[in-house]
Amino acid sequence: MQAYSLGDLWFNLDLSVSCGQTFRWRKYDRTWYAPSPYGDVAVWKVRQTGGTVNYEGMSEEDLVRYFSLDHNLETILKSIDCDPLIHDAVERCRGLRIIRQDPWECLISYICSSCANIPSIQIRIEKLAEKYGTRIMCDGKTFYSFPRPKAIAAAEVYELRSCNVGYRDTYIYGAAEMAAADPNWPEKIRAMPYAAAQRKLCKLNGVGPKIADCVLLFAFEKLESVPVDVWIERILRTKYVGREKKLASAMAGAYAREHFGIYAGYAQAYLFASREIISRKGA
DNA sequence: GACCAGGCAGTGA
DNA sequence: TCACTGCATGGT
Repeated sequence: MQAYSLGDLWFNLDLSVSCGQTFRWRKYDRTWYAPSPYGDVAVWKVRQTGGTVNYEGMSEEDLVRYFSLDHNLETILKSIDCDPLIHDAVERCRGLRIIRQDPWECLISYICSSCANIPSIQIRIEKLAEKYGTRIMCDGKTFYSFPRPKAIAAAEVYELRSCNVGYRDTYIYGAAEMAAADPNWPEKIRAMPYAAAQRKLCKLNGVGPKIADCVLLFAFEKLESVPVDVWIERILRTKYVGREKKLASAMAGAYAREHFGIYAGYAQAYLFASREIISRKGA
């Protein structure tokens, strides 16, 4: 494995790959494995020992890009650290970085995420990859690349059901048709400001504000994007806004951007990673 | 078996 | 704009 020295960069590999922003990493011994998220048929291996990251199957450029090692995390965390609750989350999760995912994989992953817990999401994505991806062996272990849009668009909608995706089958199929017909869709989204990009993604059937925000944050580096799921809504409502009635998604996101600033998406990631501890402290 | 989970679309008021 | 409902599935 090759070595990358972090120097004084804050980075927590374990937390970054296991906090629920991405779904395909598996840990064997002390090494994390994932099929390459950037479309090639390869397996990435990454291990962190203190200030050194060892990697294999990927380039140093991939490593820096994927794990956003070029983000100035110190500046970002100082910027969002504006109240006791987020301060605790920052202290607890320091080194968590928002990963730069592949837009297509990220879109399908979060379409699979609706009304599900993280293990269920992982099962669906693995089944889709097993059925429509390419098999890759690495260190005696079997992986499957994430299926390309054409592979899913060429399937019949009902076939997707065997991947346990349930009612999301038509949503996945529709997204695959869009991506297969317009391979440049990520560049178009990337070029848009946040609000316009969110509106554009929400035109896809099965994609609402929450899923659009996840894709914008985790694949398009729109760091002001705040995905409001049941956990974040609960935290914002009970710990910040202080009201009984459920917060509308748009209101919750706007509140978070107002409170945490331009890196509100990072604040969301740190609060989400701390969600169970925050919830245990009582409403 | 009930309840909940990184939601969304459709409907009706 | 808001409240409500149905939608598949897996974990607790």
